[in-house]
Amino acid sequence: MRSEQVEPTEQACNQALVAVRDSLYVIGGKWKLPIIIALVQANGPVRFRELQRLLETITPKVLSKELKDLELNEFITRTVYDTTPVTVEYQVTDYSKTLGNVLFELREWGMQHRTRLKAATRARREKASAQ
Amino acid sequence: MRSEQVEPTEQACNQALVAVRDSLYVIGGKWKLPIIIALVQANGPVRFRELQRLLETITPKVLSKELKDLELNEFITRTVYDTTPVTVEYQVTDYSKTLGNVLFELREWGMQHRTRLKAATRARREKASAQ
DNA sequence: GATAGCAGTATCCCAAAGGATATCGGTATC
DNA sequence: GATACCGATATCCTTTGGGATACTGCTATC
Repeated sequence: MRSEQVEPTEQACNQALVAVRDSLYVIGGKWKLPIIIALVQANGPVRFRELQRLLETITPKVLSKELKDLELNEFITRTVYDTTPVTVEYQVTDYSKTLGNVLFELREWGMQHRTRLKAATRARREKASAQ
Repeated sequence: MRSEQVEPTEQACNQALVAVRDSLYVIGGKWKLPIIIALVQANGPVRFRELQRLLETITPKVLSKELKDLELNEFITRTVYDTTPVTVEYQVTDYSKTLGNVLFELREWGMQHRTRLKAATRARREKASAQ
């Protein structure tokens, strides 16, 4: 199904472009994926400060903003416990696993591309020094 | 193969993250995909000014920079004809087609995500007005 | 009663991405 | 001989993403 090649209309292309951009937006930026990875690796709920420690160099302002975005996109849940002072726990959702295929393809293509470019620059260097 | 769930080491995660980021970088930004799409739809070589016209609102500085990036990543070729003044033609490469799967997944996920979020906000609205 | 931890927020600052506008040397057109 | 087109480049400007630092109200610990 995915390999069929129809002539794409401009309409369809624009719709596709919007969808692709949506995806790029929600996983883009410096911290979205590192946060998700940290939460996955924690394999359980993680509190705000602990998350900050796991990510080492993130500032609280940025962490706070990114967590809000991730929550809006339903990649994580935020649970507030009525202690004093409050305890807040973050956790990845099952929905975040739907990113699996996307991330798989991005990773595969990225690895392939890196080796390809490396080979290309090596070839250029050798050609240059052979002259 | 792609569905096997092994406990990911931090090492492997970091490598994967780098690869994913590589991919996001080469197709990210405001104009990379629109330029590729325009060249694909043109179905043949396109000159600089013509490309600028097709993209409507891109400035020559940005177009020039993006084309250089795309050429470095081997998504397009740049051919200079020795006329006076010079004629320059841009064309998509076969290699750019290797993005197919990545773009397919990004599009599918993006569409699905949009309808999901729409449903979620509708549900919230109805719940709010029912109170 | 000073100190440290919690979950953030507020303010200021910097660098990168991208846009606006002008310009280049050359030629074809009016 | 003025004008417009070609493929860009140069300069200046704004917006955005993100970092640095300080601070809040509250509590448990020394």
